[in-house]
Amino acid sequence: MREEDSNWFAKWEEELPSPEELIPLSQSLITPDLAIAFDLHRNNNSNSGQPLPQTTPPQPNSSAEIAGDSTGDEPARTLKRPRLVWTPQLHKRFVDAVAHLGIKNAVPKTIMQLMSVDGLTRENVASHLQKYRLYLKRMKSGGGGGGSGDSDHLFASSPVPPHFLHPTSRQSSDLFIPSFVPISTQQQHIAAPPSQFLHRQISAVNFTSPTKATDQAMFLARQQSELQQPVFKPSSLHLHSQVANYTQDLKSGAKTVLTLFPTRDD
DNA sequence: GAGCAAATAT
DNA sequence: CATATTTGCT
Repeated sequence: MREEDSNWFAKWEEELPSPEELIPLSQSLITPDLAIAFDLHRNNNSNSGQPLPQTTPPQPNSSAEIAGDSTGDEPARTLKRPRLVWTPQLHKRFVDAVAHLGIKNAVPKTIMQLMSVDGLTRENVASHLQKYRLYLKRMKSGGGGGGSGDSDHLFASSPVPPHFLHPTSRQSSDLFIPSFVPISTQQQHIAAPPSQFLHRQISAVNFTSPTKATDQAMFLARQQSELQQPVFKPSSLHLHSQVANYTQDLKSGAKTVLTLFPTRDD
């Protein structure tokens, strides 16, 4: 075992109570809210623009075992989820998670768990991770002067941790702190669905689950505090910021797009 | 389950 | 057309 390895692990141990406490926490894999939200949309449509306060439909059944069910066919799980839109914010969360874990543990499953974004599936992360790796590879080769320009808008929007490109130096267990974020690049409008007319936004996905003060909590806390960074925000900050926007395009029938990003109701 | 490349879908 | 998802394979 190399010294570096034991080093980062040692530091890691200090922050992390135990790996066993991290795993069970991941059970917060969506769906009930998602399914409900979707079902509501398809039948209900008349408003346009207003987020709609989603009168949380009372669950008929009390025992809703989302993750541990076996026989019952949970429609939510089988239902095709809308295409996930990787917003810069969401991507940043992804990058931070990868940076936090280190290349070693940066596998789809662990990344997904660390991100704690309800609605995010392992496939989502795996697919994105695949693309991200390709992006990193491209950067190493001909990033600066190469013919390849900034074709990867998404990836370029988020700063790349230094140790991603150099596995040689220390792999800090602690995440790099992107104190400054190029606002100019971040200002650009997110890849939002072109539906200008009929698109409803319902909040069905939220970030962290308030339970233990584990590494996840700490990690997430940092993520949230970063969001408060820009300038000053006189308004009270909402901890339970929800982050999913389901935009349904009625023009084409049932075209639903899921976009995850931190919402701030202002 | 993870990684990858290619096909497919939106 | 860009990008996310799915598929087949290792």
